[in-house]
Amino acid sequence: MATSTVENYLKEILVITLDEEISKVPMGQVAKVLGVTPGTATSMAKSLERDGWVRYFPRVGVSLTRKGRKLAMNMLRRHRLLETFLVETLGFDWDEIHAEAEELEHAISEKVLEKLDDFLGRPRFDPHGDPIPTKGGLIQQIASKPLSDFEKDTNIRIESIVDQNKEFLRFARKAKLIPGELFKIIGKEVCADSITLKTSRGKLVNLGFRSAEKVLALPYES
Amino acid sequence: MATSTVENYLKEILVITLDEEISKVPMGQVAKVLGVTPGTATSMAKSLERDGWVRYFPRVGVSLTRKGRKLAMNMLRRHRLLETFLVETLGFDWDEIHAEAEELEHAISEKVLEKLDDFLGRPRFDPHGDPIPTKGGLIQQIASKPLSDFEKDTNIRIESIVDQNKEFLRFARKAKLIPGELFKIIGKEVCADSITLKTSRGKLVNLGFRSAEKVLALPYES
DNA sequence: AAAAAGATTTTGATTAGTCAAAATAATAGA
DNA sequence: TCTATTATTTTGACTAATCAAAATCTTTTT
Repeated sequence: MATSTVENYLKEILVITLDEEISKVPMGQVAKVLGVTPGTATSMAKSLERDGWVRYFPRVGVSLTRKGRKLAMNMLRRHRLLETFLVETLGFDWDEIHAEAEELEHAISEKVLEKLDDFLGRPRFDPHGDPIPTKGGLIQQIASKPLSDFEKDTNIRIESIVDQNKEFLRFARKAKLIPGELFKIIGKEVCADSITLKTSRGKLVNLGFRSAEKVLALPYES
Repeated sequence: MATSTVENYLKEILVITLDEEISKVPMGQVAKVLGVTPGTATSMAKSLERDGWVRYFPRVGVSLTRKGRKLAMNMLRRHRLLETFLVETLGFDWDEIHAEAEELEHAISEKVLEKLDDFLGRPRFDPHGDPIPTKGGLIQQIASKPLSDFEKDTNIRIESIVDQNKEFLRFARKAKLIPGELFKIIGKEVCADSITLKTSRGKLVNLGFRSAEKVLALPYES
């Protein structure tokens, strides 16, 4: 049985591999997302390898084994289902739930998880718009792109926000940058690294490229 | 901050003190309920004392400090609210929820707990009929037990009806299920979840377990 | 009151997870 | 290519929680 520390390492390694489409995650990055010193991450990599969760390539990084990936996917499922529960059922705002789900995901049993899934009506996306892996560990990948990749005058639909930063999430919520919302890109100044969006009701939102990269969207035929 | 091991020790110590009405719990008993060796319980007692959770009397036992009792009460609140959630909302049977709540109670934050309390309608008793401590750590101590806990052929006196439901209260009044009334339990079918009571005048009343749980009573020597 | 039984404490060891700081390897810049 | 910078690993140390088994108290029995 994996401890919750192990569960966290594996989940974060999975998230990085999905996000950056790399197969070996360098230890420095692992250390950073988990908030530990690099030395700790290294020694953890060794025990993870000893127990068959990852392959460890010294001075290069770690990659998940099949067994590790399975567990990590399961953690992601737990996390996202719990976030959905916190928003849908208990009425939390979607910018205050990450840390809560982070704790609960280690404590909830498979049995309770499945009942929760039923209760929620087997949702396929969480409140941030990220896909919820299936029980079998499959994840529905969507071809959404960061806002900064779209051209001027495109109609888009927000798909997800790729950031756990509280300030940013709160800002996003206020600006209606929420999965499902529709916008039109009415301005894009590459040299000023600025993008301007308009809601269907005519409200304007300005974003710098750094922020626009964190907002994933799909083109939308109006 | 208390680790979840500490939380467990304190909660179990509280439960024993409440159950057996003793103030100092012997280490052997602590070891037993927590499933550890006696030596472990002893060394834990010392660290708990060092951190101000308990007073430790060598060769006698431990008692909770005010601080320890407060945390322990809070754990009990979490545990019982979670049990209520698992039964009421997710539809678990009340005999399969203890272990689940045992895990979740350490992971749920105060904030989520209060939202859950609201969502459940601020219940005062858990599915087993045990009182849920208030946010402030007060517990409604009752010597009486739900009807469903008594065995066949026991004479009992109704103490209270633990339910806000109007229909049920009206039914209870008509059936003379009123505090102070005397009954004898003449039938109890666990598999049919049914209980049959007889008044002193020979009138019969049938109750399902769900209802019998809402009726608290004391044994009565006829 | 001495011996036996039972409970509690000590001792020494182990595992998981962590840090700080020194050592080493890899990469980038001049 | 040689040096400076950056990333990673090693080393030594620490805390929490645990066990097994020996030592020490207490209580009960004879």
